[in-house]
Amino acid sequence: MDAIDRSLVRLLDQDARRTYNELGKEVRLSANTVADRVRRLRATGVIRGFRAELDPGALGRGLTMVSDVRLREDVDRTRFERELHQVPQIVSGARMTGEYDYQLRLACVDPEEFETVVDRLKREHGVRELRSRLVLHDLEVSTTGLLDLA
Amino acid sequence: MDAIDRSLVRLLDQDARRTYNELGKEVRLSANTVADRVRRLRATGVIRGFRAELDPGALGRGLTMVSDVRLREDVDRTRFERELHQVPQIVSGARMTGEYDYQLRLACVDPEEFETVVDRLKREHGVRELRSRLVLHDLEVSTTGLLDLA
DNA sequence: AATGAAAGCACACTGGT
DNA sequence: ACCAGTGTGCTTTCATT
Repeated sequence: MDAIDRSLVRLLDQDARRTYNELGKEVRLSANTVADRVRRLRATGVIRGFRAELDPGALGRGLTMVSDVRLREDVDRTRFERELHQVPQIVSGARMTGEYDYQLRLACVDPEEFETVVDRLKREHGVRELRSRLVLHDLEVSTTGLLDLA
Repeated sequence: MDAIDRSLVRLLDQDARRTYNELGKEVRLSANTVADRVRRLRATGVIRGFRAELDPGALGRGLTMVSDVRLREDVDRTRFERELHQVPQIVSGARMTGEYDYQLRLACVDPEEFETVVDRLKREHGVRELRSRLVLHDLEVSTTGLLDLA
């Protein structure tokens, strides 16, 4: 994980479809050396994968909510986590310390849809309490800043 | 945005570096046509970009915190949002409704580093109050579930 | 770890249905 | 909206340092 690797990660974070050749020009290395390095970055887990970033807004889902969630005492966390795949409005989630058990992020078309998701979570998936707020906008922050410290 | 486009988005969400040829085989279309469709999906904003996904843990940052933040009355939000790029531990953030103004996600190597970030946010960037909790683990949820509804 | 050569593919165009 | 052909450029493997 030297300075060149950091450059490569930064470049691939901006555009994951850049060719090895193109990357090679930027870092002044041959394409196949770059390919080797990128493979190594994947193998060591620094790069988890290359993914398309979607815009929920362009899919008609302009309302995103963040909900802290507390489960009923009797529900199994593993099962809860598995079941969340069944709720397509959930775009991310994490188990947390503190007052609540989980925090979920939901992309909805309108308040009415959010309401049905809330009801569903309570009725079908064992959530006892739910504290939600609206996301006004996301900040443009890159996870690539971490490389400045490594 | 038909069923084929949805398949393409799903495939690119799994691996953004798949070739048009490969994608074409999956959806039974020529590479050419696939390239056209993908270009259109980018142009219409459904696909915002192709990014490398990093693992903070593999970079030595195994402690991730979520902090709700309230700003002092006198600080300009635009300036605050711009300044956050200067804090590399911040990996995402959003302005929110409710009790707090922003929610930030921070990737740190240990509690001590988190402490210095907290102090910095208060001293240099106008945060008045801060309520934090630890992320135990992230859920494996794909934003691609949204396509099931579109 | 990095390089160059060469074979095999993928990509962007153009043009055509 | 889709496909085929073409020229160019990319990726990969292997041998070499």
